[in-house]
Amino acid sequence: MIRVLVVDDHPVVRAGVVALLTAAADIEVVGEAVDGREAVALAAERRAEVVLMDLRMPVLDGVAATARIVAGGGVRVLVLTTYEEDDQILAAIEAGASGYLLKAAPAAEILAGVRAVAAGQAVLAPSIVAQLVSRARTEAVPRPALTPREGEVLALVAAGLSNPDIAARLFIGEATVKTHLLHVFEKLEVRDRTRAVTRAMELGLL
Amino acid sequence: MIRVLVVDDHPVVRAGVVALLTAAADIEVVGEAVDGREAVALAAERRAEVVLMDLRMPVLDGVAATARIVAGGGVRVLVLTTYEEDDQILAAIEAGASGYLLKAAPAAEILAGVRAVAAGQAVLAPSIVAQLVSRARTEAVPRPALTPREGEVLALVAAGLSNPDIAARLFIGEATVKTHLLHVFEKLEVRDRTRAVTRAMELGLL
DNA sequence: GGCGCCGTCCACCGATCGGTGGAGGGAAAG
DNA sequence: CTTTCCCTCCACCGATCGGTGGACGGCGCC
Repeated sequence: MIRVLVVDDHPVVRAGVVALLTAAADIEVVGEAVDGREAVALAAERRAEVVLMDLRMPVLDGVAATARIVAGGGVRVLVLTTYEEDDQILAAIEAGASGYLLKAAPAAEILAGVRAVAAGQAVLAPSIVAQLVSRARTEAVPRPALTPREGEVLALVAAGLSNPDIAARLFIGEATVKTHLLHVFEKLEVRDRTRAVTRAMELGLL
Repeated sequence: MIRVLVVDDHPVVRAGVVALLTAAADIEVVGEAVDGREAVALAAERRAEVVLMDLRMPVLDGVAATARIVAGGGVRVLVLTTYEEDDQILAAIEAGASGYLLKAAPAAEILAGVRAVAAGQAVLAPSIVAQLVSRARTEAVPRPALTPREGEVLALVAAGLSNPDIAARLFIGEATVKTHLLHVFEKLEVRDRTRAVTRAMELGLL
């Protein structure tokens, strides 16, 4: 049985979620909280495994409550929110939430989400992953095509290896390393290895 | 029934995964592929909903295959890999994979992962989410304190300027530039300008 | 006032790097 | 089968870089 704590300041929503969860054979609702402060207290008291957390709440909001609960350890938080665009979602993820679900999601999706989080996985809609990813890379549009070997050499350059080091690592001559590098410089339109690395990072090649 | 395509160049692994999946009542294995190219072809031909994809494969690796399959549309890719540290995981996510699982994961976790992905969710272990998040924010890291001047010099190095260039730009001697750089190397614990720049980027100093 | 840090500068060395201008072989594509 | 691309390798050059071991004045702090 997965021990779940439901946190939402809206009684109607809470009732709906609880009904949905108790219908599942492997899930048990061990408590309900109406705000963040109560959530923090109950999460520990009831030994919940998963906390289904609303974000917009009085007293202590979902992000803050998530941070405190996760800091406590052993409990995973799954955000249950109304709007996908809510910018608090990313904040909650950074605060340690294992994922988020939309209240509008089908029942099966919510149940699967709870099970996945209980199993240690993260539950994120592709759109949120996309936001994380897009923050991670600087837009990939016109990327010059490096050959596999060139990319390999460039990666080692980025790791701080010298040409002789790279030659040894790849079992090729230093001359060959330099040739690859010169080709990389051409394609990236740079004049030295350092700029090549920063350029490659800007382009999402590394 | 969730239509799944299993892709792995290792027959033993493939057999294990297939056995695991067919034991589930709601999952159907509609095909097996031994490399990326075959995977791309079969994903479309068998109308798979979820592709369980190994990363290290001959002919066409998992990342490239993922990109093509996702580009085709309608099919979700779930990476099934051996090592958590595999840096190709992030590449696969960026290529459009909906998540990843470890081959060492318990059966229930793998099944839950397939169901979650089929339901449109992403399946990522917290450690991977953490990597994405850490790429997304530049704050809250133990960063070595560079002096203003050192930071200035390092920024120009990152821009691809040579030491003489930097000296001219800052109206100081080349010797001074080198002194600053040596101090930067010390603080970042690196041995050359290139690694210093990548290090500084990792630490959010640039 | 002394101590420590910062920024500036110098001379000199060996190692590495960027760049030239080649060359050959293998694989894929036409 | 020819062309094209990729990977490999060589010799040689000047420029740049990493590193050493100093030096001096200024600033803030105890």
